[in-house]
Amino acid sequence: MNKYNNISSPVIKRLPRYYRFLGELMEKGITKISSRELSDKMGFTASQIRQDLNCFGEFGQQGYGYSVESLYNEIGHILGLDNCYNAILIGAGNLGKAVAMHMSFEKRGFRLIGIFDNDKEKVGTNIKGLRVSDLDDLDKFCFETKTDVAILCLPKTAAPEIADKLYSLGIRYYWNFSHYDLSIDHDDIIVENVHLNDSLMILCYRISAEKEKNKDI
Amino acid sequence: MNKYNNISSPVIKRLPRYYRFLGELMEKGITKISSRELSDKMGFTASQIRQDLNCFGEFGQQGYGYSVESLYNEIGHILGLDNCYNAILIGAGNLGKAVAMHMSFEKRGFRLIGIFDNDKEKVGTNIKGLRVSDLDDLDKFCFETKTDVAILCLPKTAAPEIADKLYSLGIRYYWNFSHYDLSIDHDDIIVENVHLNDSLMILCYRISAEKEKNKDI
DNA sequence: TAGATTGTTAATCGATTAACAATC
DNA sequence: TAGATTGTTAATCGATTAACAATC
Repeated sequence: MNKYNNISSPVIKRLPRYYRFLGELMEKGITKISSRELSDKMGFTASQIRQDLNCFGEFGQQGYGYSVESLYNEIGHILGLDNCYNAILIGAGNLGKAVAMHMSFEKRGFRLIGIFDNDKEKVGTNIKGLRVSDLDDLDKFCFETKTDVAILCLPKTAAPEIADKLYSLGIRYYWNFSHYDLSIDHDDIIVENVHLNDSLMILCYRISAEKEKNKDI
Repeated sequence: MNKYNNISSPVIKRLPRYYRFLGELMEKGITKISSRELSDKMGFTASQIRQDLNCFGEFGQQGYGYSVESLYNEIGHILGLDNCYNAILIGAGNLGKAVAMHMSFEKRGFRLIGIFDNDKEKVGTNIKGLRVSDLDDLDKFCFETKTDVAILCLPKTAAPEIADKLYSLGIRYYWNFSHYDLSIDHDDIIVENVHLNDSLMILCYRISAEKEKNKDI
């Protein structure tokens, strides 16, 4: 896997998209595809697709194209989806609940093994077969069970304190839905942010910019 | 606002981050900041910050820096947050509910004016003061009320049909949480995607890649 | 005025696209 | 074999960084 080193961020961000499209092609029963055909469907250039894939190896066959199924599996393997990282969810509010219910963690290399909240009313309830635990029991849980990833679905105000606690418990990987910037405090962690507010603001910008453009015409 | 034309995508994506950080500085009572100080806090280079801001105008004062509050307001205005675009939510499942409850639409240039679901059990329930309507009443609603944006929180399978309907009703702006690629069918729409699955896979990749790297040492 | 910091131009870096030889 | 399409190198394009004159 040495070859996966130093892959640029734009390439990495395109990988899930390839994976998604190849999955759809498989569902449609398509077994073979050329970079040109993929290009038409996905909106990347054929050149870029070939460049991207060649970061990881030679998956195609000259004069033929790519086997959809084997490329799908290769990309899944590159993404590490055949792993099973233990994840805990912090915050069982609307968002946390939605994330727990909505995501197929197993298909994405994870397993949800615990849900925590500090709201005593939520403690004891069940979400997707998991009992919501009291946040006070987090230390005990992490000592007993190896936890790789923390999913943060909590308010910004609560984030710094809990982030510190999680770090002290040895957790280094985060899926962060809170608006707190985790990487401020520690630089040896890996954080994937889902900033819904940012996304909504970008939509607002695009709408506003387009409306202004039309005004000019 | 002509000057806001043709701003590159990387710049646009950084704008919400500036906005967020400036908001925090304001809360801390900081009134003045230099590009250098912002650079230290945000992890962008000072040069990039100055370049970014100069896409939109001259907000600083040479020898002094930037006024936090006026820069915050300027960026809010650039983003169009002082607008009030009418938005409807399609899909009142866990995710839709979380989005409705969790987001401060008003602060982000939007107003949530309707929630729709095809599940008769959900119809009539209340989310954030809004009654969940039957999806069959969508046409009527859109004829009566100007709707700018549709927020899609529905399963991939239902997406194509509903996307078609929304398009035929004249809706051109979408905040898309579904795994369906809206821009396939129409190229005159603006879509901001939130692909939670993609985000989770990217996290999986980063964890896997780092674990491999450590193995080598 | 002197020091600081912007706005802006020029240089560098990296990512995307084009081209083509290798080869199935 | 001839046609097609990859893998890969070279050219282009765009974004980031560095430098510095303008100026508060």
